[in-house]
Amino acid sequence: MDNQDLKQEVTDKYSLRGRVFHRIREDILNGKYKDHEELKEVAIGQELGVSRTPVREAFRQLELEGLIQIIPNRGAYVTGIKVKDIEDIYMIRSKLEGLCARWACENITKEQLEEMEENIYLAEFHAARGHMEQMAELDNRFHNILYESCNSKMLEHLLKDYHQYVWRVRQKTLSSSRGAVSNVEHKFIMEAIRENNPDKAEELANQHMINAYENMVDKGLLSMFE
Amino acid sequence: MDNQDLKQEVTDKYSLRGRVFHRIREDILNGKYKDHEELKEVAIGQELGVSRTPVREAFRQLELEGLIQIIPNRGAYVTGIKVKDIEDIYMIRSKLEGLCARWACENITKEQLEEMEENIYLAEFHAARGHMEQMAELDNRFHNILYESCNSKMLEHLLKDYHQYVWRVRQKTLSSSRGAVSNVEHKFIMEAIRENNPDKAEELANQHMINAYENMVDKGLLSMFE
DNA sequence: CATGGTATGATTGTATACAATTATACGCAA
DNA sequence: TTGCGTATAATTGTATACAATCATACCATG
Repeated sequence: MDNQDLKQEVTDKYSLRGRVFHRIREDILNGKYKDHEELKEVAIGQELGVSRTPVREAFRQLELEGLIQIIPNRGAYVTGIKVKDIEDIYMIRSKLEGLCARWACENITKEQLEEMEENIYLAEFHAARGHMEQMAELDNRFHNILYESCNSKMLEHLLKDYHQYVWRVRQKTLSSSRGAVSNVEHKFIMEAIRENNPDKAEELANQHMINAYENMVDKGLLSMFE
Repeated sequence: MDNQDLKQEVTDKYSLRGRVFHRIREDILNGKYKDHEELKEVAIGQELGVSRTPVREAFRQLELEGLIQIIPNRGAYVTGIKVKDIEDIYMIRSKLEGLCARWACENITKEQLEEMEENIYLAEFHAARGHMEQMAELDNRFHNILYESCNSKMLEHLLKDYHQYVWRVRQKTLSSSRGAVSNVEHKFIMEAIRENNPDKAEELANQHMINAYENMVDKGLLSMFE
């Protein structure tokens, strides 16, 4: 995406308003702005071709999400993900993904179930061939379908936020050999949902997160966040 | 608080920046601005004695919290709490308060435990005398101690947000006869934490939320959010 | 009377100007 | 050299000006 032409893309996914916000957000999550780095309103505004006003508004939102810290009259500083935060998020997600899977049993649509099935089938293909990028994308999509199928805007919103938040870690995780294993777990979760077995679905989704976390710990993938 | 003198209170709890945000937030949660009401930047700015700029920044944050919806080039509209949202939040909180109580077993400090004890003791006093306002305040404080004692900024932040969000409902709930029962449940949770029994603490905190929710349903307290 | 187009006003979106605050650099004295 | 105080620059905080968009009312036309 071209920095200077942000204004032209009003018809795109996000309004210009949300644009600046999502752009800065991405840049933080993707590591362009490092931990503790100071974000200056004019500099970022120039880079995105807008004035300070929308940048400031974006900063306020980013602070609320915990991605930056704003010290009054001083500046905005990137709040890097800490190992402790990742651990916490995975444990929180474990509970919430479980709840989500439970609710999905009752509320998932035929279409969503079919898309899940297709997703898993495709992932088997890419896992066998070591296509890491596609695996990450498919994992992303699987969880988003799950979130959307629980029929709770509250939970969906929350889980999508956390999912985004640990994006950096997740990519690394799937780049390791867990992709195939993870996909098998997806399959079991889907089957439990299809059988309308909420206890089983919850337990499996629960464990899925714990497994993902323990895999990261075992492979030492968290060292880069210290 | 006087509307016109917001600027003078810079030394107070929140900076002026956060002030406007928290003030509008309160006004929504307390029902001053009703569901679907349109919030106009100039009007609110005048009421608070500030210009549109800080108001707009506050709007952005409020939207992220889900308290208002901003339609580009149109306006900001209050998003009232829906019964479904309350149900979802209580179920989500059930899981998370459980996790929080579990973590508290390991991480609570002597001081926090003592404050909990004092809180419960005091609540017995006020419950017996039907002091509803004090009960609400004590309940508020109990949960905040719990959140702070879990040693997870992530979980603490999340639970405090939800706690605030259902403030209106909670007040009504405690105004009914559940205050005393709720306090007994607090006592059991505290004791499980003191005994360092995470499974029991989690289960009790879990059930505490479910009981609170079912009480609301039984008493028909949710009808006012339809 | 219904319909559609246009003008007008209201409101939001963005940029900029000015004020307040903070960080930095420099000079001076101990 | 070190420490302190002041001047200066840089940055944020707020208000306002202007642009863009949307809602409304009015009028013309069928």
